[in-house]
Amino acid sequence: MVSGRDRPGAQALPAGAAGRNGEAVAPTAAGAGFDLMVLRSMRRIIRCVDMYSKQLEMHSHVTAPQLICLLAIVERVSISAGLLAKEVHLSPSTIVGILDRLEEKGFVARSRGIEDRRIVHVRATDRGVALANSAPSPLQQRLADGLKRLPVDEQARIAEALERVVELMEAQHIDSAPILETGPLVRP
Amino acid sequence: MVSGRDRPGAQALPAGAAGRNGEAVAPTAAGAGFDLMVLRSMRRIIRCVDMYSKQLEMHSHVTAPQLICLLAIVERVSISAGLLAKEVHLSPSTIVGILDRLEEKGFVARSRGIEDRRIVHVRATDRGVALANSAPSPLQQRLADGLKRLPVDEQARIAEALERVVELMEAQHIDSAPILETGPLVRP
DNA sequence: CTGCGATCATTCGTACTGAAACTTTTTTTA
DNA sequence: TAAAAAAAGTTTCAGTACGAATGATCGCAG
Repeated sequence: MVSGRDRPGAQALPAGAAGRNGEAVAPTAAGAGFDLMVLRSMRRIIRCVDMYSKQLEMHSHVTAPQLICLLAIVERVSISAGLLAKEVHLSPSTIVGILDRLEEKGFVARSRGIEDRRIVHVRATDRGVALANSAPSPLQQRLADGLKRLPVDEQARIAEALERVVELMEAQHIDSAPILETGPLVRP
Repeated sequence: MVSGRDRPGAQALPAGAAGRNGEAVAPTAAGAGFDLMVLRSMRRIIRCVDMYSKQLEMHSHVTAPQLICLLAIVERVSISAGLLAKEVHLSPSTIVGILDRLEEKGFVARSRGIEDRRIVHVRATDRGVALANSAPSPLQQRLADGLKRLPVDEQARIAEALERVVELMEAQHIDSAPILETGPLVRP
């Protein structure tokens, strides 16, 4: 059961692995186990994504999440809010806020379904379509560029590694198993 | 920092992978370029991290960002707010909020510097130290476990790929070059 | 036809996130 | 030394994100 904080030494480690390993782990920044490295990387990535989103907003008047949604909408011409949520992997309640702002700025329009009045159909306006066609990639242009400059097999490796991580993370909460029974709080 | 590895291994890539140069926008989930795949993966990762954070909060009364900060504080015994921000890669304004909540719950204490009164020193309380020692990994336990179960070279590949992405993303906004001059807004 | 449960969107509350503006304090400059 | 600049933390503001609770609507059983 892994009691909480045993983390460090455990991880067998990266012996022959690519480079960085030798030293003994300390969950710190420096030479941690792969899991900690992955965590650090992910948080920095999150931060970058967020910062880029704000720059994007300055420039294009839409944030990255908004643009992602807009692209998904344009692509499908018309889509229900709930389906959109699934499509972009956000919760319905998050979608509402994004749609509110997108609508407020005149990029999309909502309309209640006629047949089934529960569902809300979302369409992009002309302005919305125009923006979708002209806005930069919702991903860092620079990351996209940087990525493109790498050898293709390196690109593939990166994409694959990320999907692997997603797999690992999503697998878990599908079989919504015991999430945290591993580490009791405040020391027994 | 780089890390020179060079592994052939090319894996199956998306069909006409050629990258998203040609087409205007939004290739869908399916056969998108690597950059889009990367983006999709990242957003799903972000979502998982967030969801885990909420479960962590239910269980341990701290969120992932809070725990990450707490761990960084405990490790250094005492640290200034600004340094902490750098350490965990968050902006100072974000740190303030996290510290507020951590302090409110009695896990850390802030005190103005005597020598230099601009500086705020943050220390963990006994409770904070106890929590840091008993809380589960700030990373999904399950991701950590899943990761551990993979072959070591796979782990290395994943960790490295992520660092590669971080490199690409952070490199950019250091030379804070033109962020978005690539795509003009709303159609000229 | 009535009512009950399921479904869809929304609202509400909380947390995280960073930029910009501001306050206080220290350091540098004139 | 007085004024200006720089530094540290905080506040303010807008956006993202989710779960829980609501409100509306649909579908189906009785």
